[in-house]
Amino acid sequence: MTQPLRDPKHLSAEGLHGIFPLPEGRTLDICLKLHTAILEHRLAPGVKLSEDEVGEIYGASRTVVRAALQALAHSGMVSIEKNRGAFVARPSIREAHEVFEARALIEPRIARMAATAASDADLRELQAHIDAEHEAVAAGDMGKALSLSGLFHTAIADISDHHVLANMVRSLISRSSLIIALYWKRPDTACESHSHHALMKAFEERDATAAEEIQKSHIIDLHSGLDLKERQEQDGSLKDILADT
Amino acid sequence: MTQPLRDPKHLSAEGLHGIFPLPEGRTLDICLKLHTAILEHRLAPGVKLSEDEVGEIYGASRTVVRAALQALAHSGMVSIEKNRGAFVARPSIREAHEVFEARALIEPRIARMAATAASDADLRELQAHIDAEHEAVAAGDMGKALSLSGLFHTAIADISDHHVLANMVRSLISRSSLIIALYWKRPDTACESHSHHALMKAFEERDATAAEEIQKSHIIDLHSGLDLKERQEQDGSLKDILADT
DNA sequence: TAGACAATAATTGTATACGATTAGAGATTG
DNA sequence: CAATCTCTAATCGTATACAATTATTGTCTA
Repeated sequence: MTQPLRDPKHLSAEGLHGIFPLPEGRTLDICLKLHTAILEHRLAPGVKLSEDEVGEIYGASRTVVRAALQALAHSGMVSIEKNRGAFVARPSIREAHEVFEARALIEPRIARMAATAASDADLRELQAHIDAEHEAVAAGDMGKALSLSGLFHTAIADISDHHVLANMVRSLISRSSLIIALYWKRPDTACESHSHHALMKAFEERDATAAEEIQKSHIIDLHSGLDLKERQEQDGSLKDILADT
Repeated sequence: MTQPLRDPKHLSAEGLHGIFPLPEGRTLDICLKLHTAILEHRLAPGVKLSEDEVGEIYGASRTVVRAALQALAHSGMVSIEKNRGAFVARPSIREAHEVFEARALIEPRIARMAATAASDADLRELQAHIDAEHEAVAAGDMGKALSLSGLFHTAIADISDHHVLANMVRSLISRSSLIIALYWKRPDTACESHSHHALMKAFEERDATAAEEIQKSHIIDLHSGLDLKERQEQDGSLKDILADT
């Protein structure tokens, strides 16, 4: 057997390392748990993250929870308001544009480098990623599928072996997850992984230029798949939810 | 009178805001103080930042100092080692390359946007920056001059009004300061601000393409001004310093 | 009944105390 | 004399307690 579908390393803590420059410990654990929960859309933007509550859930004191929340704030996934507490971030429409513009600038370059640097093992890893994503879709776990779709991009960043740019990409991908939760046009359609397959092909052929081009249009596609019209601050209040009952 | 040489806003906390997603308070103060101290090369790479010590200096408890150090760690200026403490970061040669590669990718784009977006007031601000830098050089305060030279780049990032990319640039500039402290070839020569003047000219003419080009070669120049040969980990030990005494 | 005000409850900001880990000096031994 | 070991002092990791701020509920009045 060829170790098919083994969990891509990016599901484990390993794949997230680098975003949080923290010594290993409980603080990092909590960061990672909250991070994946947000990536899988189990924590919606705007949700309050009370220190006591989080601490009780994970069996840690407020000290360590606070450090975790501040770390998440630095990567843009949590916003902390003075004397009010921490909330899952709600990226503005403007920030959404900026995030995808930044991705369109950085990720094609990353893809180019990755195409050159990718080993056969790396390619297997990427393929495992795609397979795992399909599997999640088949199982109906859209949250996980979306999360894996994003993690595919960070996997490429890791392969490029450019730590500085890779960390930027990681942060951008995480925020993209929140942006998608807020502004994605068609919640039903799976993130079309057609581009991911095309990227795989370019990687297999070690075609750096193709990889760069495909990645660029892929990001632009994603950007245009968002509904970023100015509308009146749907503040997620009860008004919308209970309007017609 | 024409308010000449008024302090550019980037000397104040305002200019650094955005890098540290912290609610205003003592934690932010300490972040900013340490940050400017590092930018002005008054804190050398590798220096230990003891929690007690820093706390005593700024009259704060360890709780708040810890938060500040962790924030600085997130922006890459401080490295925290488990059970050992916090130190001013010592970027590796590899990281030095990566930082300047990232700058060469992002900053030209930023310069292009800034050239389009710059108001007359922005241009005056930039000019004030250059003047202040000259002044610092004349006064022999090389630390401040170098710091201002970096802040000139963040000022451009602010003008571009692209918050996401601007924050990335800020982080890269901060790390560049450490890299320059470690690897700059000619410690005597002032950071040749010729390119800065050329940039100013492009901005005044609102020539986006020129600004982009100038910025790109400026960054490449800076990169090549570093001595990044692999040498045996000058660990700053006493052996080198006291070898022939 | 609607609006303003006041008291209470809940949550965060900060300080401090205690346990755990590490670094370094000094003693011990081959 | 050199290397190793042990012990002590200093520093970090974490928990908890208290102070300050905020949000909410309940009450009063026009």
